[in-house]
Amino acid sequence: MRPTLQTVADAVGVSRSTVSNAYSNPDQLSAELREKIFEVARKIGYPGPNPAARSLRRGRAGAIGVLFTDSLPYAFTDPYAVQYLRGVSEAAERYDSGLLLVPLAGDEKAGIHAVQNAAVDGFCIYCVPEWHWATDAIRSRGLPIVTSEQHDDDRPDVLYVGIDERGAARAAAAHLVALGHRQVAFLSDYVVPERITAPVHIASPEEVRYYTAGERLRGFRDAFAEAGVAWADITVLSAAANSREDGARAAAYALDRADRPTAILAVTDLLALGVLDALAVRGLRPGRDVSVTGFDDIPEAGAAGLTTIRQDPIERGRRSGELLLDPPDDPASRRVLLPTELVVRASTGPAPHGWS
Amino acid sequence: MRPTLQTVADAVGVSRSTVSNAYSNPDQLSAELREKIFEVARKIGYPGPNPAARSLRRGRAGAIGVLFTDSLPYAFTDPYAVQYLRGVSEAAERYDSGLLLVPLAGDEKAGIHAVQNAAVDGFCIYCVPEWHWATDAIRSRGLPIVTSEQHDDDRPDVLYVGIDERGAARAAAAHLVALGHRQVAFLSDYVVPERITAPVHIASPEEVRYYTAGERLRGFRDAFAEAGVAWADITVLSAAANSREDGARAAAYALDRADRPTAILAVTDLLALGVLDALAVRGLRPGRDVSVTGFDDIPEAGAAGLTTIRQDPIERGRRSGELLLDPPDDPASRRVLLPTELVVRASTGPAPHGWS
DNA sequence: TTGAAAGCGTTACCAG
DNA sequence: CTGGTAACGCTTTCAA
Repeated sequence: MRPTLQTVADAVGVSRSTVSNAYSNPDQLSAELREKIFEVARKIGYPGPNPAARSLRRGRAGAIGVLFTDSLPYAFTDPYAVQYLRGVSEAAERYDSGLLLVPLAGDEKAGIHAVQNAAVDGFCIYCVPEWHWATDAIRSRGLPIVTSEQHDDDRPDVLYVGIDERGAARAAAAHLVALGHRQVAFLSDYVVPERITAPVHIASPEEVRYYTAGERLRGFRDAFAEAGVAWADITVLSAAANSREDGARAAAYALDRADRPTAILAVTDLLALGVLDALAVRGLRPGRDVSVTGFDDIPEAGAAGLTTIRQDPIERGRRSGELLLDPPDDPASRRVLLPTELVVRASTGPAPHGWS
Repeated sequence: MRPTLQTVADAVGVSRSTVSNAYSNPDQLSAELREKIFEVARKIGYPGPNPAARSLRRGRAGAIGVLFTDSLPYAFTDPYAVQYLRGVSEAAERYDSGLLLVPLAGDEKAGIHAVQNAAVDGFCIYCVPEWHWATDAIRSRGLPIVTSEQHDDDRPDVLYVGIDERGAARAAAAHLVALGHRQVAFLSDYVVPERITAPVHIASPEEVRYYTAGERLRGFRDAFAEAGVAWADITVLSAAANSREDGARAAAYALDRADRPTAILAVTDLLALGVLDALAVRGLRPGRDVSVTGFDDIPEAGAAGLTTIRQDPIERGRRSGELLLDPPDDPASRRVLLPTELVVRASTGPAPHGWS
C-alpha cells in the first residue's frame, strides 16, 4: 500500500496533524521533530502530501489554466502565441503557480471534459471566441477568467487584457490611404466559418464571428471608407489558417488577376509574410509594385522589412497572468488596454501610378 | 454556499451516485434523467464535478508535468525547448491529458514545493541534471518519469528518450578533423558551475556536471584525440547562458587572439549563431577563415548556413509524452534512442593553410 | 507544541 | 437503473 500521512504519523508516533504541519506549517513544531518526520517519511517512501487531497482541502489548485481554441501544438507554432505564453509563465512563476495548458482541440466532448477536469484557479483565454462551444463549460466553472477579447456583456468577474484592435488596424490602413492606395485587398483567417483559402464575399466585417479578425477588418474598412473606398470594392481573401503558406496561397488569388490590388492588408504578420513570399515568386517588389502590411510585429517581420502594427505579446501574457493571480479591487483596473504602434518599413510605399 | 453534487442530487430528487454517473458514466442512466440533471445543475450554478475531488478519488490527475531547470519563461525563449514542448503537447492532446508546466526556477524551496504540489500523473524532465536539488523531490513523488539524459543507475521505472549525444558530437568534430582542422576551440554553456562567459580550464569533459554539455564535449574530444590533438591544446570557452549574445561574447576571446583557432565547435546552434555574429563583426568569413559547427539544427541554422547536427525536438517531445502516457511493458522499448544527422552547410570548410 | 474530530466533494462498490 | 456506505488523503479549527 502507498504510504500516507497517517502511515508516517504512526511510524513516528505522532498525530496526522503534526506530520501535516511538518510539511505545511514548519513553525508549528520543533525543528528536530520536523527533521525526524522527514527522515521517517523518506525511509518508508512517503511521497509528500498528495496534491489532489491538499488542493481539495485547501480549495486552491496552485495553477492557472491557459486555453487555446487551436490545438495545443499550434500554440507552440505561432510565434505570437509562444510569446504570450512566455508572458503568462512569467507571472505564474512569480506567484509560484503552475501553468496548465488545456487541450481544447478536436473533439467537442473531450474539450469540455478537459475544461471541467482542469485543476486550476482560473483561466487565461487566448483565442477562444465568445460563441465557441467551450465557452459555456469555461464559464460554468465559476473561476476567474482573463480574456483578450472585449465582450458585449460587461460581466464584472471577467478580466480583460487587450489592445484597441480596431484603432490599430485603422492606423495601418490610414497609412496606406495616405500613400494613395485605393485598390486593395484584405487578408484574414477566420473570416468565414469554413477553413478555406480563397477570395470570399462577406457583406461587412460585422459578419465575421471571430473578435480579433472582425475588429481588425473593421479598422481596415473604417480608414478606406473615409477615403471613399466602398467595402464592395475591396477584395477579401480568406486563409484557412494563420500560416505563411496559407497567406501566400490566398494572396495568389489577388496577385494573378489583371486588376491586382496595389496593397494587401493582412490581419497577422504570418499571413503578411506569406504575401511577401507570393510577391517574390512573381518577381513583384514589396512596397513598390504591391504594398503589404501585417499585424503583431513578430521577430521575422523586422528582418522581412514588413510594415506592421507592433504590440507586445509578452506584456500581454504577463499582465493577463498577473490580473488573474492578483485581481485588483478597483473595477477600472480590471480591464487593461495595452498600447500599439505603427511600424513603417520597406513593405509599404506610394501606390503605383495608373491604378488609382 | 457553492453547490455540490449533493445539492444537485437533492434538487433533482435522486442520489449522489446518480448525479455522479450523469457526468462520468452516461450509460448508467436514462438520457432523459441525465438531461434533467444537467438542466438543474445549470440552473443552480453547479460547476460540474470538482477536479480536485475527482482526482483524489480516481487517483489520476489527467495531466502530465514538464520540468525545466531554467525558468519557465526561458522555455519559451529557446526554440529547441519550444519544439520539445510542442511534441509533448501533441502526445498530451492525443491522450486527452493536460500539460502542466512546473516552475522550478529561482528559490529552491519554492521549486520543491512546486514539484510536490504538481497535480500530475508523471513528469517529462527536460533539462534537469541528475544532481539538481529538485531531483530528490521529483523522484520521491514516485511517479513515472521520462528523462532526456542517460542515468548511470538503470532504474527500470525511469523512461528515457534521447539521442547519442556523444556519438553525434563526435561526428561533427570528425567532419572538421577531415577538413584538416587541428587548432580548435569548444564552446559550451554549463561547462563550469559559475555562469560566466570566458575561456575556462577544465581537466577533461568528465568534469562537466551537465549531462548534455559533458557528453557533447566528450564527443568533440574523442574525434580530435583520435587525430592526435590533445585536450590540453584545445581552448574551452564557457558561455553564461545558451544565447546568441553569450556565444558571440565567448567567441571573442578566441577570435581576438593572434593564434585564433581555425574552427569553433559549439554545443548548441544558438551559441554557434553567436559565433557567426562575432565573425561578421570582425570581417571573418565562416567556412573559410574560421569554421563553425552547431548542434540541434534549429530553423535559423539553415538560413545562416550553419553546419550542425540535426535532431528532431518535436519527435523527442512527442515520444517522451507517449512513453509517459502509455508506457510499454517491454523494458527495451522504455528507452528510446532517436537518430541524428550531420548537416554540412557553408559554415565549415577546409582549414586555412599555414596553421596546421 | 500536540492531538482528536470534522469535513473538503467525489467515485466505487454492492445490494436492491 | 438506483441509492446507501465507505473510502480517497489531507488541513484546520479547537481544546488539551
